[in-house]
Amino acid sequence: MRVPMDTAPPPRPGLRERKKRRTRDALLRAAVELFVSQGYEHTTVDEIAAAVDVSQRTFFRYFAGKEEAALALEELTVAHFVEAVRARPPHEAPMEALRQAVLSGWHSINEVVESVVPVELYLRMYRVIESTPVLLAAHLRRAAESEETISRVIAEREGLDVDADPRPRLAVAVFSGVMRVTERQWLLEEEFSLAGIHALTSRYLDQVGPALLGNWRTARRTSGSEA
Amino acid sequence: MRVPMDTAPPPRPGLRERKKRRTRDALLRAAVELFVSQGYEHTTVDEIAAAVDVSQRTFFRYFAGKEEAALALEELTVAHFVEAVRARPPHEAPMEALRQAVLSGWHSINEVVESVVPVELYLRMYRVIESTPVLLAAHLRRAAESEETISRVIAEREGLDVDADPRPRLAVAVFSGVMRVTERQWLLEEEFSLAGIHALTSRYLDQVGPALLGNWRTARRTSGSEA
DNA sequence: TGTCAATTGTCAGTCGCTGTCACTAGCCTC
DNA sequence: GAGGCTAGTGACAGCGACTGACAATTGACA
Repeated sequence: MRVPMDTAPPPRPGLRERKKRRTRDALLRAAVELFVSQGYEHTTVDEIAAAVDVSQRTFFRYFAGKEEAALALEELTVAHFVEAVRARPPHEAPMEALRQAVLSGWHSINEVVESVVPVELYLRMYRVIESTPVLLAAHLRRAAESEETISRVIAEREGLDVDADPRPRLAVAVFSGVMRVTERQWLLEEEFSLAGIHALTSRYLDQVGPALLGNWRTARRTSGSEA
Repeated sequence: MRVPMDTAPPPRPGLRERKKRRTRDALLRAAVELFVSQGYEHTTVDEIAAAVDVSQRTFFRYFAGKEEAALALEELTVAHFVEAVRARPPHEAPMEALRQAVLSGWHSINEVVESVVPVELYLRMYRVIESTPVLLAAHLRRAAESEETISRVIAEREGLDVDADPRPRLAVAVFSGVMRVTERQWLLEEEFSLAGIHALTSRYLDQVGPALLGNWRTARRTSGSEA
């Protein structure tokens, strides 16, 4: 409202703002480093605060809880992915748009994350999340929330009312289910890389059709290992 | 080992056992009643313990945490459902077996639950879970765990290795995704009943196919409301 | 430079949860 | 059926996550 006719580039944020951002980044980085190195449960909020040399109270002013600090990186990823869905050309069918969005999302994930912590750390954090019950739970809940967001995006693309037509939510639920299986399998790999998730994603999505069909036996050729 | 050749019917459990069971049931019932009436967050463990007139310490000897007490009923349901899947005739295709299992599972849910708390309370508790972030998170994590269990059951039915063939996990993930959407929609209904979930389940499962297909527009007839 | 408001530290307190220890009460054997 | 064994419990102390309140500090802006 201050500068009506201007696409005003962000001026300088002011010292206060910069300081705040630095504190938050430092807290987040310290938290993730501690979580990755000694585990989530064995890291106290006091430790994190001490590592950045602020009071425990300050930590809670930046993060709603320990949990939020642990999932902050992932939140970036999710937002990035939702944007990717929005960016898909309108002519793509829903499932195809979702598929392309994840694939392109993983490509550009580097830039999103690297500004806060090294990607290396980001990937390690994923394992901490998967192996820590409370974090996994919180992770799944957030995933459920983004499913709702994405459902609305899809519905809008198709010109439908999410509450009248179940297909947007169903499609997204199915897609998310597959992505979770993919993600989980990916984390099991020894040296898991961004290239790995890419390949797995495509492969698993291609298997959804066969998985839904009736007769699995006849569809198999050698019944040997294929993973 | 005491009675080698006997399918020995459970003798009497002994006074100690009976007392234990009564304490647990009382705690569970009190917990659920309090959660439903005043909310999960606003109920302290001390309150629950006081309602049954035991020490707080005793509560934690029966339940790993407040959360476990809140989800204990649901655990019954899940176990019941897993059994229902196991009980399906082997000739049914995976998705069909899952579908029939839920439907038949809902039919017999009454007996499973009623022995602990009135079904009425059980249904209300579902809403508490859905509307309480930490509970919803824990709920989803448990759901993820049972997905793994069910995947193994399905794989076994089909004579496959879960780790070699992704289809069991994919099919279950897809199915679970649909069930979650169903469950969520069901809880939104004003007067939600067991009959309601039954109808919704069938309807949504039938919509999975259409939801996965490419062109949603052409498949629609009037684009009017259909929910 | 002085006022205003945002940020922070300190302190006290609640709640979930755990370890410890002594005590009571079923249970089992002789 | 008396005595010992052990499971179940209560009482207490303590930790860690989190919150509210208030005072002290510090950037912002006139």
